[in-house]
Amino acid sequence: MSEGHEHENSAPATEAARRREPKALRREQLINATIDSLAKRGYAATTLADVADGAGLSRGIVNFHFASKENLLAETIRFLQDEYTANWQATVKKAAPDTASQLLAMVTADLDKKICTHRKLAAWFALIAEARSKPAYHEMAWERDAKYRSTLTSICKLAKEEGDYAFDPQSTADAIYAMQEGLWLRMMLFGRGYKREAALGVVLDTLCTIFPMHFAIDK
Amino acid sequence: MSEGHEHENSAPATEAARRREPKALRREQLINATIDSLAKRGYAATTLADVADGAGLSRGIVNFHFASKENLLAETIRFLQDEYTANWQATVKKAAPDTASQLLAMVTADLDKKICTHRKLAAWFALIAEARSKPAYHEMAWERDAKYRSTLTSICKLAKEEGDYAFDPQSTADAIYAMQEGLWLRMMLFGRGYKREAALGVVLDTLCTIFPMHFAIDK
DNA sequence: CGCTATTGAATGAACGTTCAACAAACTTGT
DNA sequence: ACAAGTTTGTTGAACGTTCATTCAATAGCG
Repeated sequence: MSEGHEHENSAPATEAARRREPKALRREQLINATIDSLAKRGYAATTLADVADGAGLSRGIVNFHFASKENLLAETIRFLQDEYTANWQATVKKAAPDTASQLLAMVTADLDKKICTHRKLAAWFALIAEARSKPAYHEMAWERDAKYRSTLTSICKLAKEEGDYAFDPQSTADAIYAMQEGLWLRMMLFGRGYKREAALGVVLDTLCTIFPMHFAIDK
Repeated sequence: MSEGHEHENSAPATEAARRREPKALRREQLINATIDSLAKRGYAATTLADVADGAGLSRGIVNFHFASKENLLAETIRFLQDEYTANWQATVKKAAPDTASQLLAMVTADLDKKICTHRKLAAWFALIAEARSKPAYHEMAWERDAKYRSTLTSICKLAKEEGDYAFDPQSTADAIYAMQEGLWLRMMLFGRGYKREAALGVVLDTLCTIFPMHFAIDK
């Protein structure tokens, strides 16, 4: 029964119990199997048979729950994007209200242990690289960025006033966000060679350089 | 004859003349058709029939010149990577030897008009996102990074001494490179919405912020 | 007449989707 | 409470399509 990469779902125990699980749970199970397959095999090599096998279910199951492969992938990208957005917004809300804490919350949220796994990064990049042509995915990726970036820009504007910095706040926000995406890309590509902690170090050092009045160098 | 997205190759004129073209040219022609298809349709939807049609040749042609689809894609990724590396190394060599000019050359080379087209970015990301699992591509991507990053780190070390900066040069180099990759990603995703010039502005502003002794703010 | 490049049809494998059959879980009638 | 009927979830085989690859036939070249 325990093959490969099972998840936090409590085991279904009996066949009867498994069947009673609600529809939403089964969908999430299939989405998780999809993420696994995307991460392990890539977009092109991800087949519905892989997904079904990964979830320990039979061949026709995906079309029953998602109607089509395309729809499954769309739901998967939405799942990842919702998780991402919920995470950084919660982290920012929890943080202290001063500018430095808010900024720190924004950048560390993106490198959170829950979000920033090799598995999810690989799946995310596989999807957006491929989905570029499809308008539906495109919109989702844009939306994901837009919210985060506008918040980041506001904080940079505030920091500029407080610290009397010379930088252009829009450029600075763009640069920080681009840096994060670049670090994700590195972690995705060189999973074993470039860890979350290293990326976090780079980000913190950079904050010290750009916002010296808000962050001190503590080594 | 003139369909879609032809390239800088001078037209072959007659059938006989076309046949006389050397093998290397035909290979490059097919690689260009591959880049076109990757950019337009993505990795998963790129078929050998697309490539052959794009080059205006017949179905079996790719297997004759490249033996297999996988090999064609490997050669395509190598083509892009060679072009990229040659470009920034030439740009750096041409630049003045002072630290500021060298740094400027490194970062502007990556945003060069020749390298930084929507077409090539889209193809590049499609390949590396998918190629993550395949060791051969992986090595190429790593090699591409390694050379650029070590050069960038050296320059950052020099700049630190000259400008008496507080930053960690390794982190700074990592941050700059990550930023560039992030900007590529944006340009790839939002082709029409995020142009080369915008990215260049962000990079220059950031250099002013990080290296105030080397770059002045000129607005 | 070899030799090399090219063509286009044939082949076979892989895959998404459909669907009839089945099983478990609910609902209803008595 | 329980049998009969209905709904819902699941299975696996079958189907049709798409695609990479192979190859015999062809055409230009020295």
